[in-house]
Amino acid sequence: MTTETLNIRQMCDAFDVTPRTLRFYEAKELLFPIREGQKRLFTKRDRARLKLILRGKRFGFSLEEIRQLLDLYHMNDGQEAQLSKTYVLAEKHLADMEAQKAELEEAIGELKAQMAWGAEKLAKLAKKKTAAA
Amino acid sequence: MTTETLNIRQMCDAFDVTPRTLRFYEAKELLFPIREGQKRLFTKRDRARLKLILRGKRFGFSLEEIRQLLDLYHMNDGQEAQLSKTYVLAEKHLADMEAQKAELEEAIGELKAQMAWGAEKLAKLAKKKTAAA
DNA sequence: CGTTACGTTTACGTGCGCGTCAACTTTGCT
DNA sequence: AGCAAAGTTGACGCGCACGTAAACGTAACG
Repeated sequence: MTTETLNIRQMCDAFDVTPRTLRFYEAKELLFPIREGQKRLFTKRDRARLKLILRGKRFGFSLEEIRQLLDLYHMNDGQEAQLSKTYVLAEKHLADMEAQKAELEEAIGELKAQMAWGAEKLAKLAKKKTAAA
Repeated sequence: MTTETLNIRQMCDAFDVTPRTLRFYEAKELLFPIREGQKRLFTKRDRARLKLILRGKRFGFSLEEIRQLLDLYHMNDGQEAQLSKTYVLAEKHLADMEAQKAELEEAIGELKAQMAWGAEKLAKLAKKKTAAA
Protein backbone atom coordinates (compact mmCIF):
# COMPACT_ATOMS: atom_id res chain seq x y z
CA MET A 1 0.00 0.00 0.00
CA THR A 2 0.97 3.62 -0.42
CA THR A 3 1.60 5.77 2.67
CA GLU A 4 -1.20 4.98 5.02
CA THR A 5 -1.29 8.46 6.57
CA LEU A 6 -0.31 11.94 5.44
CA ASN A 7 1.31 14.70 7.44
CA ILE A 8 -0.15 18.14 7.28
CA ARG A 9 1.99 19.32 4.39
CA GLN A 10 1.24 16.33 2.21
CA MET A 11 -2.41 16.78 3.00
CA CYS A 12 -2.26 20.45 2.02
CA ASP A 13 -0.52 19.68 -1.25
CA ALA A 14 -2.96 16.91 -2.05
CA PHE A 15 -6.04 19.06 -1.59
CA ASP A 16 -4.72 22.56 -2.17
CA VAL A 17 -5.58 23.95 1.22
CA THR A 18 -3.51 25.61 3.96
CA PRO A 19 -2.48 24.11 7.30
CA ARG A 20 -4.66 26.70 8.95
CA THR A 21 -7.66 25.34 7.11
CA LEU A 22 -6.99 21.78 8.22
CA ARG A 23 -6.53 22.82 11.84
CA PHE A 24 -9.65 24.91 11.59
CA TYR A 25 -11.65 21.95 10.30
CA GLU A 26 -10.30 19.82 13.09
CA ALA A 27 -11.35 22.44 15.64
CA LYS A 28 -14.81 22.42 14.09
CA GLU A 29 -14.86 18.61 14.34
CA LEU A 30 -14.94 18.00 10.63
CA LEU A 31 -11.64 16.11 10.65
CA PHE A 32 -10.09 13.84 13.26
CA PRO A 33 -6.42 13.33 12.46
CA ILE A 34 -4.57 11.02 14.81
CA ARG A 35 -1.52 12.26 16.70
CA GLU A 36 2.02 11.06 16.52
CA GLY A 37 3.48 12.97 19.42
CA GLN A 38 1.91 16.35 18.83
CA LYS A 39 1.90 16.14 15.05
CA ARG A 40 -1.23 15.42 13.09
CA LEU A 41 -1.51 12.40 10.83
CA PHE A 42 -4.37 12.36 8.38
CA THR A 43 -5.90 9.00 7.66
CA LYS A 44 -7.79 7.69 4.68
CA ARG A 45 -10.98 8.60 6.50
CA ASP A 46 -9.82 12.21 6.86
CA ARG A 47 -9.05 12.33 3.17
CA ALA A 48 -12.48 11.04 2.29
CA ARG A 49 -14.07 13.56 4.63
CA LEU A 50 -12.02 16.45 3.30
CA LYS A 51 -13.07 15.60 -0.23
CA LEU A 52 -16.69 15.77 0.85
CA ILE A 53 -16.08 18.99 2.77
CA LEU A 54 -14.60 20.75 -0.24
CA ARG A 55 -17.38 19.49 -2.43
CA GLY A 56 -20.00 20.67 0.02
CA LYS A 57 -18.41 24.08 0.10
CA ARG A 58 -18.63 24.38 -3.66
CA PHE A 59 -22.33 23.69 -3.36
CA GLY A 60 -22.73 26.50 -0.89
CA PHE A 61 -23.21 24.46 2.26
CA SER A 62 -21.89 25.88 5.52
CA LEU A 63 -19.27 23.96 7.46
CA GLU A 64 -21.85 23.20 10.11
CA GLU A 65 -24.24 21.74 7.56
CA ILE A 66 -21.39 19.73 6.10
CA ARG A 67 -20.42 18.44 9.53
CA GLN A 68 -23.87 17.03 10.02
CA LEU A 69 -23.90 15.48 6.58
CA LEU A 70 -20.56 13.78 7.15
CA ASP A 71 -22.22 11.74 9.86
CA LEU A 72 -24.17 9.91 7.20
CA TYR A 73 -21.06 8.96 5.28
CA HIS A 74 -19.14 7.90 8.35
CA MET A 75 -21.85 6.30 10.41
CA ASN A 76 -20.59 3.21 12.19
CA ASP A 77 -22.53 0.48 13.92
CA GLY A 78 -22.32 1.99 17.36
CA GLN A 79 -24.51 4.95 16.44
CA GLU A 80 -27.59 3.34 15.05
CA ALA A 81 -29.80 5.41 17.30
CA GLN A 82 -28.82 8.52 15.34
CA LEU A 83 -29.24 6.87 11.98
CA SER A 84 -32.86 7.79 11.53
CA LYS A 85 -32.28 11.46 12.27
CA THR A 86 -29.30 11.54 9.97
CA TYR A 87 -31.32 9.87 7.25
CA VAL A 88 -34.00 12.53 7.42
CA LEU A 89 -31.32 15.19 7.22
CA ALA A 90 -29.85 13.52 4.18
CA GLU A 91 -33.25 13.51 2.52
CA LYS A 92 -33.48 17.26 2.96
CA HIS A 93 -30.01 17.77 1.56
CA LEU A 94 -30.79 15.55 -1.37
CA ALA A 95 -33.89 17.59 -2.10
CA ASP A 96 -31.81 20.76 -1.84
CA MET A 97 -29.25 19.41 -4.24
CA GLU A 98 -31.80 18.30 -6.79
CA ALA A 99 -33.52 21.65 -6.61
CA GLN A 100 -30.16 23.29 -7.09
CA LYS A 101 -29.48 21.06 -10.06
CA ALA A 102 -32.74 22.09 -11.69
CA GLU A 103 -32.04 25.75 -11.09
CA LEU A 104 -28.52 25.32 -12.33
CA GLU A 105 -29.77 23.82 -15.55
CA GLU A 106 -32.17 26.69 -16.02
CA ALA A 107 -29.44 29.21 -15.31
CA ILE A 108 -27.09 27.53 -17.75
CA GLY A 109 -29.76 27.69 -20.41
CA GLU A 110 -30.38 31.36 -19.84
CA LEU A 111 -26.72 32.21 -19.74
CA LYS A 112 -26.17 30.38 -23.02
CA ALA A 113 -29.01 32.33 -24.58
CA GLN A 114 -27.51 35.60 -23.40
CA MET A 115 -24.13 34.56 -24.71
CA ALA A 116 -25.60 33.73 -28.09
CA TRP A 117 -27.09 37.21 -28.16
CA GLY A 118 -23.72 38.66 -27.21
CA ALA A 119 -21.94 36.60 -29.83
CA GLU A 120 -24.24 37.94 -32.49
CA LYS A 121 -23.54 41.48 -31.40
CA LEU A 122 -19.82 40.80 -31.51
CA ALA A 123 -20.12 39.36 -34.99
CA LYS A 124 -21.84 42.50 -36.17
CA LEU A 125 -19.10 44.64 -34.70
CA ALA A 126 -16.44 42.53 -36.42
CA LYS A 127 -18.26 42.90 -39.71
CA LYS A 128 -18.44 46.65 -39.33
CA LYS A 129 -14.72 46.80 -38.68
CA THR A 130 -13.97 44.62 -41.70
CA ALA A 131 -16.15 46.81 -43.86
CA ALA A 132 -14.40 49.90 -42.58
CA ALA A 133 -10.95 48.47 -43.36
CA MET B 1 -50.29 46.41 -16.38
CA THR B 2 -49.77 45.74 -12.72
CA THR B 3 -47.85 48.20 -10.53
CA GLU B 4 -44.94 49.38 -12.60
CA THR B 5 -42.63 49.89 -9.61
CA LEU B 6 -42.43 48.45 -6.11
CA ASN B 7 -41.55 50.21 -2.89
CA ILE B 8 -39.03 48.64 -0.60
CA ARG B 9 -41.54 46.68 1.44
CA GLN B 10 -43.26 45.19 -1.57
CA MET B 11 -39.88 44.28 -2.98
CA CYS B 12 -38.89 42.60 0.28
CA ASP B 13 -42.09 40.62 0.42
CA ALA B 14 -41.80 39.59 -3.20
CA PHE B 15 -38.27 38.22 -2.82
CA ASP B 16 -38.07 37.38 0.86
CA VAL B 17 -35.19 39.69 1.67
CA THR B 18 -34.77 42.54 4.18
CA PRO B 19 -34.64 46.27 3.41
CA ARG B 20 -31.06 46.22 4.61
CA THR B 21 -30.22 43.72 1.92
CA LEU B 22 -31.75 45.81 -0.84
CA ARG B 23 -29.95 48.95 0.34
CA PHE B 24 -26.77 46.97 0.59
CA TYR B 25 -27.12 45.73 -2.97
CA GLU B 26 -27.74 49.26 -4.13
CA ALA B 27 -24.61 50.47 -2.34
CA LYS B 28 -22.67 47.69 -4.08
CA GLU B 29 -24.16 48.78 -7.41
CA LEU B 30 -26.11 45.62 -8.02
CA LEU B 31 -29.44 47.42 -8.04
CA PHE B 32 -30.40 50.91 -9.22
CA PRO B 33 -33.81 51.82 -7.83
CA ILE B 34 -35.10 55.20 -8.90
CA ARG B 35 -36.04 57.81 -6.32
CA GLU B 36 -39.36 59.39 -5.59
CA GLY B 37 -38.30 62.07 -3.17
CA GLN B 38 -35.90 60.10 -1.07
CA LYS B 39 -37.78 56.83 -1.28
CA ARG B 40 -36.63 53.98 -3.45
CA LEU B 41 -38.77 52.61 -6.25
CA PHE B 42 -37.74 49.30 -7.73
CA THR B 43 -38.36 48.85 -11.42
CA LYS B 44 -38.86 45.76 -13.51
CA ARG B 45 -35.16 45.86 -14.28
CA ASP B 46 -34.33 45.79 -10.58
CA ARG B 47 -36.60 42.81 -10.13
CA ALA B 48 -34.93 40.93 -12.95
CA ARG B 49 -31.52 41.76 -11.51
CA LEU B 50 -32.48 40.71 -8.00
CA LYS B 51 -33.71 37.39 -9.28
CA LEU B 52 -30.33 36.81 -10.91
CA ILE B 53 -28.53 37.97 -7.79
CA LEU B 54 -30.33 35.51 -5.55
CA ARG B 55 -29.77 32.74 -8.03
CA GLY B 56 -26.09 33.55 -8.27
CA LYS B 57 -25.82 33.46 -4.51
CA ARG B 58 -27.33 30.00 -4.38
CA PHE B 59 -24.62 28.88 -6.78
CA GLY B 60 -21.94 30.23 -4.50
CA PHE B 61 -20.93 33.31 -6.48
CA SER B 62 -19.83 36.38 -4.56
CA LEU B 63 -21.72 39.64 -4.95
CA GLU B 64 -18.81 41.08 -6.86
CA GLU B 65 -18.80 38.20 -9.32
CA ILE B 66 -22.53 38.56 -9.70
CA ARG B 67 -22.23 42.28 -10.33
CA GLN B 68 -19.92 41.63 -13.23
CA LEU B 69 -22.18 38.94 -14.65
CA LEU B 70 -25.20 41.21 -14.49
CA ASP B 71 -23.49 43.39 -17.05
CA LEU B 72 -24.02 40.67 -19.61
CA TYR B 73 -27.72 40.50 -18.95
CA HIS B 74 -28.18 44.25 -18.95
CA MET B 75 -25.78 45.28 -21.63
CA ASN B 76 -27.21 48.08 -23.67
CA ASP B 77 -26.06 49.37 -26.99
CA GLY B 78 -23.92 52.13 -25.59
CA GLN B 79 -21.40 49.75 -24.06
CA GLU B 80 -20.28 47.60 -26.92
CA ALA B 81 -16.65 48.21 -26.11
CA GLN B 82 -17.07 46.21 -22.93
CA LEU B 83 -19.00 43.44 -24.61
CA SER B 84 -16.01 41.32 -25.52
CA LYS B 85 -14.62 41.37 -22.00
CA THR B 86 -17.98 40.57 -20.53
CA TYR B 87 -18.39 37.72 -22.98
CA VAL B 88 -15.12 36.13 -21.92
CA LEU B 89 -16.21 36.45 -18.32
CA ALA B 90 -19.47 34.78 -19.11
CA GLU B 91 -17.65 31.90 -20.76
CA LYS B 92 -15.72 31.33 -17.57
CA HIS B 93 -18.86 31.41 -15.48
CA LEU B 94 -20.56 29.02 -17.85
CA ALA B 95 -17.66 26.60 -17.54
CA ASP B 96 -17.85 26.94 -13.76
CA MET B 97 -21.53 26.21 -13.76
CA GLU B 98 -21.24 23.19 -16.00
CA ALA B 99 -18.43 21.81 -13.87
CA GLN B 100 -20.58 22.40 -10.84
CA LYS B 101 -23.44 20.62 -12.50
CA ALA B 102 -21.29 17.58 -13.21
CA GLU B 103 -20.01 17.51 -9.66
CA LEU B 104 -23.51 17.97 -8.35
CA GLU B 105 -24.71 15.00 -10.31
CA GLU B 106 -21.89 12.89 -8.96
CA ALA B 107 -22.61 14.05 -5.42
CA ILE B 108 -26.30 13.28 -5.80
CA GLY B 109 -25.44 9.79 -6.98
CA GLU B 110 -23.15 9.17 -4.04
CA LEU B 111 -25.59 10.58 -1.53
CA LYS B 112 -28.34 8.36 -2.92
CA ALA B 113 -26.06 5.34 -2.57
CA GLN B 114 -25.32 6.24 1.03
CA MET B 115 -28.98 6.72 1.73
CA ALA B 116 -29.79 3.31 0.26
CA TRP B 117 -27.20 1.84 2.60
CA GLY B 118 -28.77 3.73 5.49
CA ALA B 119 -32.26 2.62 4.52
CA GLU B 120 -31.16 -0.99 4.59
CA LYS B 121 -29.73 -0.56 8.06
CA LEU B 122 -32.95 1.04 9.22
CA ALA B 123 -34.95 -1.83 7.79
CA LYS B 124 -32.83 -4.30 9.72
CA LEU B 125 -33.37 -2.37 12.92
CA ALA B 126 -37.12 -2.32 12.36
CA LYS B 127 -37.10 -6.06 11.80
CA LYS B 128 -35.20 -6.66 15.01
CA LYS B 129 -37.72 -4.62 16.93
CA THR B 130 -40.61 -6.52 15.38
CA ALA B 131 -38.99 -9.82 16.23
CA ALA B 132 -38.41 -8.72 19.78
CA ALA B 133 -42.03 -7.72 20.24
C1' DC C 1 -52.20 69.28 15.32
C1' DG C 2 -50.23 65.17 17.10
C1' DT C 3 -48.89 60.52 16.28
C1' DT C 4 -48.48 56.46 13.73
C1' DA C 5 -46.43 54.17 9.89
C1' DC C 6 -43.03 53.80 6.68
C1' DG C 7 -38.83 55.07 4.90
C1' DT C 8 -34.08 57.18 5.18
C1' DT C 9 -28.92 57.76 6.50
C1' DT C 10 -25.07 56.74 9.52
C1' DA C 11 -22.55 53.75 11.99
C1' DC C 12 -21.21 50.17 14.77
C1' DG C 13 -21.86 44.97 15.56
C1' DT C 14 -21.89 39.98 14.11
C1' DG C 15 -20.97 35.21 12.28
C1' DC C 16 -18.35 32.66 9.10
C1' DG C 17 -14.05 31.06 7.12
C1' DC C 18 -10.08 31.37 7.35
C1' DG C 19 -5.07 34.66 7.18
C1' DT C 20 -1.33 36.06 9.78
C1' DC C 21 1.73 36.79 13.18
C1' DA C 22 4.32 35.33 17.63
C1' DA C 23 6.31 32.15 20.59
C1' DC C 24 7.43 27.50 21.37
C1' DT C 25 8.59 22.27 20.63
C1' DT C 26 10.23 18.56 18.00
C1' DT C 27 12.93 16.37 14.42
C1' DG C 28 16.46 15.74 11.30
C1' DC C 29 20.92 16.95 9.57
C1' DT C 30 25.95 18.11 9.96
C1' DA D 1 26.12 20.49 20.27
C1' DG D 2 24.11 23.57 17.00
C1' DC D 3 20.86 24.94 13.78
C1' DA D 4 17.38 24.98 10.30
C1' DA D 5 12.92 22.90 8.87
C1' DA D 6 8.49 21.54 9.99
C1' DG D 7 4.83 21.51 13.10
C1' DT D 8 2.17 23.21 17.24
C1' DT D 9 -0.85 26.34 20.06
C1' DG D 10 -2.86 30.75 21.04
C1' DA D 11 -4.52 35.11 19.71
C1' DC D 12 -5.68 38.90 16.96
C1' DG D 13 -7.12 40.49 12.18
C1' DC D 14 -9.81 40.66 8.00
C1' DG D 15 -13.27 40.55 4.11
C1' DC D 16 -17.86 39.45 3.11
C1' DA D 17 -22.76 39.84 3.68
C1' DC D 18 -25.52 41.56 6.02
C1' DG D 19 -28.05 42.69 11.33
C1' DT D 20 -29.26 46.18 14.35
C1' DA D 21 -29.90 50.37 16.80
C1' DA D 22 -30.17 55.50 16.76
C1' DA D 23 -31.75 59.64 14.97
C1' DC D 24 -34.16 61.84 11.51
C1' DG D 25 -37.67 62.95 7.44
C1' DT D 26 -42.50 62.90 5.58
C1' DA D 27 -46.89 61.64 4.39
C1' DA D 28 -51.35 60.25 5.89
C1' DC D 29 -55.00 59.74 9.15
C1' DG D 30 -58.15 60.89 12.90
